[in-house]
Amino acid sequence: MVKIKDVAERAQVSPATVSNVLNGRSNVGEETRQRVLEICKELDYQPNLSGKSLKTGDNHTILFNFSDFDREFYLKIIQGISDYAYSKDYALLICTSKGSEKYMNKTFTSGCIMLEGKCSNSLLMRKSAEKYPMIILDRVIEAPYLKSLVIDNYSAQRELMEELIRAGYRKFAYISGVDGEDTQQRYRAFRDALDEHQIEFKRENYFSGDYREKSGYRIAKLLMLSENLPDILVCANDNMAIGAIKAFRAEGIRVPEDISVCGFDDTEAAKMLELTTVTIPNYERGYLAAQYLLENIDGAENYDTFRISAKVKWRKTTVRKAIDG
Amino acid sequence: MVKIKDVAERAQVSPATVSNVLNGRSNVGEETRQRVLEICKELDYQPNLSGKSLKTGDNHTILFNFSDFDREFYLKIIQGISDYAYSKDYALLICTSKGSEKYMNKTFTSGCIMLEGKCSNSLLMRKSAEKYPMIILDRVIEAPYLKSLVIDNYSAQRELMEELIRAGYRKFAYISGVDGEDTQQRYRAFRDALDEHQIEFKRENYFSGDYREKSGYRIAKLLMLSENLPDILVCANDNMAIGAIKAFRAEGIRVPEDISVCGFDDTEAAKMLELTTVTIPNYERGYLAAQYLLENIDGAENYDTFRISAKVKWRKTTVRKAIDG
DNA sequence: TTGTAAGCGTTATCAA
DNA sequence: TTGATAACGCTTACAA
Repeated sequence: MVKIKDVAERAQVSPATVSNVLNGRSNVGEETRQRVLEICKELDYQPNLSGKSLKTGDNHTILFNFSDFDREFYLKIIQGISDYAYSKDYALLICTSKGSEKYMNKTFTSGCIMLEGKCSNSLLMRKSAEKYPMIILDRVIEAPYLKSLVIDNYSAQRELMEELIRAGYRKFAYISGVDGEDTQQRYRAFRDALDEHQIEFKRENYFSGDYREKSGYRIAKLLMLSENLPDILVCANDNMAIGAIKAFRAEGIRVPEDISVCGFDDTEAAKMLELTTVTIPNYERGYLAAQYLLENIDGAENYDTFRISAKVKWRKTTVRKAIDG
Repeated sequence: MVKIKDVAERAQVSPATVSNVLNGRSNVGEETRQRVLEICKELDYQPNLSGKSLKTGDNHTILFNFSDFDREFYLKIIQGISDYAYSKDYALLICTSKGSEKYMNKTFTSGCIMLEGKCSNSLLMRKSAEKYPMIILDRVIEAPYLKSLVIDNYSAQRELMEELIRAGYRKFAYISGVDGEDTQQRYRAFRDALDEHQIEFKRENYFSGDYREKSGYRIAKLLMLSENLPDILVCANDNMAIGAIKAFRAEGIRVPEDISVCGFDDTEAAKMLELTTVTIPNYERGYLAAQYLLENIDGAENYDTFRISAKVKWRKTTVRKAIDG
């Protein structure tokens, strides 16, 4: 490995001068600068980053922590993080729940983006006490050195509801997911919209699923037992919506002609099935997370929760109905 | 940040002893060992990895290089790599084409797994000359410090063909993809199977696509112009197969009743559509790649190309036909 | 404008 | 079984 001393000798200057050139400092003559730069290229000199970071205490690396490899959209988040990080010359370290605590350490990474439900709040609080900068996705925590980035579930679900009501839907059914902030917000938006438009919602049309396709399938089967179907089945995520659609179609019930269905997430499968849903800007939230993290690493001290808006994606499992009289 | 000296002082030993304890060396008394370990926990001591790696020249980090964030299966590969790497206490650094050269550097990473078509062979050869260990996915290169891991396209496609022929198919059409090793192997397997079973293949039933859904759609439209449809359309990947299915169904041609379709890759969309295809063990190849890489970092010197087998996934876009007479 | 030298936190060598 | 010391490659005062 060629080191700074080698470059210095070849260029007949001191290591300090080479360092100054490479770090763009102005205290070095133009001629020397050029010569040093040339030698660096010639020898293909790559600074040893351990030496550098040992000296400066700055590792120029951030951590992304996640573990659910079944969610395809994580790749989009990674892309967003990666793009921003590399644009600022930061490296990106990726780890799963196991590695998390070890690498959430200033000697190793300057900060982290956490998308890992399994990571306990208490660990986060401890790291916050160590002044380790973090961006937490999909979870609201108020603490110094820690900024939350969450999807604005309420507004998105509400917007979808308004569109549905405008399109003429009046008889709603709802499948909720496992309890959590997201789930509650989506359901609240659903109910608020109905209440405000004075649309009746029968308790028997509320179902509780687990965000998995199977639960949607199962619930749709239940729903079909009732005498008159609702106009539309609103699902708290795409997987359940897709399960429901499969169940309907298996029984010869057409979507959207006989019953409409909508979801939340905009997965690949949702695109495939032309499902009306809410789309979350994953690339963008990764990018934003990285940006806020680096800003806080640089001392911005911005710890306010940030809400990202999601957009309604109207597709073919819902229709604009002719409204009678 | 608490450092080794702090621990040493508190435990009333020298830094060297603490280091020996932490690195599991045997030259330290049991009593001291216990005391040191306790203090470490008490102070939550985390070794500074820059200092460590500067001294040892060993960074315990590997690099994964890729860029096509649209391929969902990359996440599975990452998971495989991640699981193996962390089991061996290695960190995983992820970067896209831009960052690649910078981090493919022994001072920063001990080796890399390359899944990035854009990375030039010449860069790889240069790194190979620097004795930087690499695992190259989906590309065969023979060079020291460099091991290729490729899917055995030929065998998998061949196996699929044998099953199709056994199921009674006789009139085949084929959509190929953009030229490359993979593409050639898949087509050769297709032809060899037909030849060996003395099944005629008309040149007019060969089509050339670009691996995108649209090209499959377009080609299926063309195919429908001919007087008698083939039994089955074999596609070099899933995207084109899905495009073709959409085209057929748009024209009221039923799959698989009127024509069968199969693909290659086993994407999420393929699962969704119940497409018969070839499934690639992505988690496993990520895991294997990491394993081979770490072994070579440890000096195994295993640079032979490794072929991973893929499996046929028989689903609902093909059928076992009754074979007449 | 350039060079000298100290020091970042760790480990390895060697002596005690 | 333990400790003193040098060294890893780099940056940064400060001196020249």
